[in-house]
Amino acid sequence: MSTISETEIDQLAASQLRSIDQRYTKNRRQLISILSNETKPLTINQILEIDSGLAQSSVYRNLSVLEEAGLVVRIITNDDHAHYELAEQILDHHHHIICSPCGEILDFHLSEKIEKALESSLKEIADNFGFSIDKHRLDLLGTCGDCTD
Amino acid sequence: MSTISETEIDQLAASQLRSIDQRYTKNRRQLISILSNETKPLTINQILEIDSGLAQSSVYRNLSVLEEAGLVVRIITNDDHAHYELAEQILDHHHHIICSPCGEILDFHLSEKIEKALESSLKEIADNFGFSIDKHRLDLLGTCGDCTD
DNA sequence: CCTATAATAAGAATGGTTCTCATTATTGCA
DNA sequence: TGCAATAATGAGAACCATTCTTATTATAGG
Repeated sequence: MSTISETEIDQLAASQLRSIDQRYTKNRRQLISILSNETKPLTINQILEIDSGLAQSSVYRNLSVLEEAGLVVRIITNDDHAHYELAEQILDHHHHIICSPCGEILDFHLSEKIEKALESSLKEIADNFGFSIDKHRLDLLGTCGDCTD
Repeated sequence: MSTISETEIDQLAASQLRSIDQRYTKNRRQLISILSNETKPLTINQILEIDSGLAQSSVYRNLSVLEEAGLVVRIITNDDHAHYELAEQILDHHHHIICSPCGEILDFHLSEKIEKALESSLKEIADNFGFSIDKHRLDLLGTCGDCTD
């Protein structure tokens, strides 16, 4: 569930895929569509449950193409399965709250004030280390209500 | 490289292993010692390079026992290999700056002011989600000086 | 010292992910 | 519109970090 329309996402996808010499095929459209209709990152298995017509190997390959195009992000936690969601240019910058027992991941936003303070602080730190920053990620690890019961 | 002495780490390790009915064996002492002498998280392979006398399967098993005891933390990034370092009760709370090209991980500290502001903000967010927080983690992803050249 | 129990280590097994390659679809061009 | 040329697909094999199995070795307590 994103702030920009499905049509705009499609245009963005077509354009960014084209720029890395990739086509915006039926399978890739379907992946973008599935991720667009979710509010949380999905595993490969969850994607295959939603559309059992997709081939597992193609889902892996296409998600990785979409990631190269900057349209999708792969999220690694301590869970065995990677999760995928639309990139931040589509979803807005956000962070993840992760339930360690069940592996569920939800999105959350930091207040603008804290986010800005954090970013300028991180910029300074990266400079001290001689790093060029690509991005930062902030995860909250714990136990969700369902797993506590 | 930690703020508390090797002796104190040993005592802590012995005590926390005992509390989960595990022994503080020679192999486990060696792992704690290797990690104590590092300023950055190590992969299993790096540990085996430092002490080639260790058996790979034992290193995996023992690091996982040490993790259960709360003495060691396993760090997962997008890299293929997990990294291990001493837990925060030994090293102090800190975060990681990760070089995506080479996989290297370095530790950094946030200013106390930002850290506190962040923590109280995260506490509030977790409450709203009905989560109980275990911890948070903040990673800075980018490219180190060596990989830029 | 014995005995019971835990730790070790070599190699087998597991499983998420990536790769291979024959088939199918798409694009650009005549 | 048809025809290459090239890219995408999908089924299954391969990969490889990690975990498991099991026979052997070490340890702790009586």
